[in-house]
Amino acid sequence: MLDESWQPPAVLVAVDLVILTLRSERLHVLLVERGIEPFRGHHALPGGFLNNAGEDVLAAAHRELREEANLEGARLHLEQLGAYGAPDRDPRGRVVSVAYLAIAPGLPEPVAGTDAAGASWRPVEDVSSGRVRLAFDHRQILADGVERARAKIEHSSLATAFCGETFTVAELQRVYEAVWGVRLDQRNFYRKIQGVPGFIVPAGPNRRTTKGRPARLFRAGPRNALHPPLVRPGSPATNEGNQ
Amino acid sequence: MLDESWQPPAVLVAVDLVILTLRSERLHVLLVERGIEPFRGHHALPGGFLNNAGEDVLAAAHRELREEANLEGARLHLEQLGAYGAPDRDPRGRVVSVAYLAIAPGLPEPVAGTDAAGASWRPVEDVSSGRVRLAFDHRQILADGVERARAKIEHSSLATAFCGETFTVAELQRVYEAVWGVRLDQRNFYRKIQGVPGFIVPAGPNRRTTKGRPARLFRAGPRNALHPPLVRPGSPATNEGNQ
DNA sequence: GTAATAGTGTCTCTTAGACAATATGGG
DNA sequence: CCCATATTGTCTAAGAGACACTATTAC
Repeated sequence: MLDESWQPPAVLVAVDLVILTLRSERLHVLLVERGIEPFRGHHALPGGFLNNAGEDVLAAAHRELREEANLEGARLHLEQLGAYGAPDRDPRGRVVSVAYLAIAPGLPEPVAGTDAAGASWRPVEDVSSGRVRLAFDHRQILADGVERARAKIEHSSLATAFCGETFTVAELQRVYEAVWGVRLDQRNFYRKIQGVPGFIVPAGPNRRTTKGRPARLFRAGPRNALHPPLVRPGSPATNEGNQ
Repeated sequence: MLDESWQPPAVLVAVDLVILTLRSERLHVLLVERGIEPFRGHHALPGGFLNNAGEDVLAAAHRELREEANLEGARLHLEQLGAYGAPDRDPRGRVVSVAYLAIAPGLPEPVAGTDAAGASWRPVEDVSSGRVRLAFDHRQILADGVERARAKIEHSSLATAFCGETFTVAELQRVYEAVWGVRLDQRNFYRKIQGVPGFIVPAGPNRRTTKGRPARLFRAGPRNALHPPLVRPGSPATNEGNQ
C-alpha cells in the first residue's frame, strides 16, 4: 500500500434514475429499452455515464433526466439512493453506478422519447413480480428506490411531488395508497392531513367537479418535515411479552 | 452521445468510513492524520482507493476497516451512506468516494494504529463545532453519518451495536442519549424498551455491580426492526391550526 | 328525491411522558 | 439505618383507527 509505484485502478462512473409517477392509481416507473449490448432489447432504468471528468454526479443525473426522460429538473425532487459497485454488475468492465430517485407528477402520456428509443411507463408491480426483467442490477435499484419513497412519504411532504400544482385530499390519499400498497380510511386520512400544520395549504376558493360534492383544492405547503408523521399501517404494534 | 468514438471518462473510486463509538458517554469518531498531500497533517476519515479493478466496493470498506482501524468485520455493522462525487472534492483529480457507516462497541484504547500513523477517537462534537477541521468533504460525510445513526436507532436495533456482548438497560439508554444528544427519563425508557418484543433478551442470571442495585444483563435480541419505534423527542407534535 | 363523493364528529384503545413508589445491592 | 441505582406502577393527555353522520354537487 505504501508502494510508490502503485496506482489505484480507474473505473467508469454512471448514473441511473428511478423515476416514479402515478398513473391510473398505480405506481409506475420509467423504463427504456436498450438499443445496444449488453442486455440489448431488455428494459432498463434510464441513465448513462458521466459526460466528462469535470461533470458533477448530481448534474449528470439532471442531464439524464432531461435527455432520456424529457423531464426538466424544474420542481422535480431528485435524491441520491446510493452507489452500486459490485465488480460484475456490468459485463463491459468495472462500472460504479450512482442511483437517484426522482418523483414526477402524473404524466398521462408515455413521454415522447428523445435519446433513448422506447421510453415507457411501466407498473412497478410488473417488475417486482418478474413479469418485466431489467438489465444489470436495476431490479434491486428499483426496489431500493420504491422502499425509499415508501419510507420518505411518512416523514416528509414528498407525496405532494406525485401530484400536480394543486390537488384534493383524495388525490393525495391515492398517492399514499399506491406507494404503500394499502387502503386507507378516507375520513381518518383527511383529519390526519389537516392536523399537520404546514403540509398542505388551501389553494384559492377553486373547486373541482367530477361526480359528488366538489372538493377543496390544496397546494404543497411550506413544511417539509411532517409532525406528526403519517405512519404506514401493517404492523399491529404488538405490546405483549414483557421479558 | 451516439458518437461511436466517444469514451466515458475514467475516474478513481475511494471508500471512506465513518466509524462511531461511545467513549465516556460521548459520541466519538475514528480519525486518522494524513501523512501525505493533499491535506497533509489534517485529520480525515479512514479510507482509501479500491485495491484493484476487481475489488467489490463493500469489500474495500471492510478491508479499510481492518487496515486503518484494526477492526475486524466480525459483528460490525457496515452500511452505505452514499456516494460523494463533486468534481472538485479532491485536488488530485476526479475521485468519487463511497462512504460507509460503521458502529463499534466502546473501545477504551485509541486503537493501535497500523497503516495510518495516528488513528484516534475524537468527539464528534469537536468536528461539528469546528474545533477539528477535516480534509476533503469529510465534515459533510461525518454529519451525514451521524444523522443516519440518529435516524436508524429509532427504528432498528442498531443501538445495541454500540454496546458490548451484554449490557444493562441503563447502558443502552446512554447510547440513545449520546447519539441523540438528549436526556431521557430512565423509567419510561425502561418500559419502552421492554415493550419491544425481540429487541433485547435477558442474558443469564448474571448481574453487574457498581454502586446501587445491580442491574439485569441483556444481549441483543433477534428482532432487527423495532415495533413500536423509539421516537426521539424534540418536536412537540403540534396539532393546532386546522386550515 | 337518489347517487356519489367531501368533510366533520365521536368513541375507544394504545402509547408517550410525568412522576410516585418499591426493590436491591453496598456502606 | 442511608445512599444510590434498578425496576415497577399509576395517572393524564394526545394520537390512531373504527365508524356514524352531515354537506354539497349532478342527475
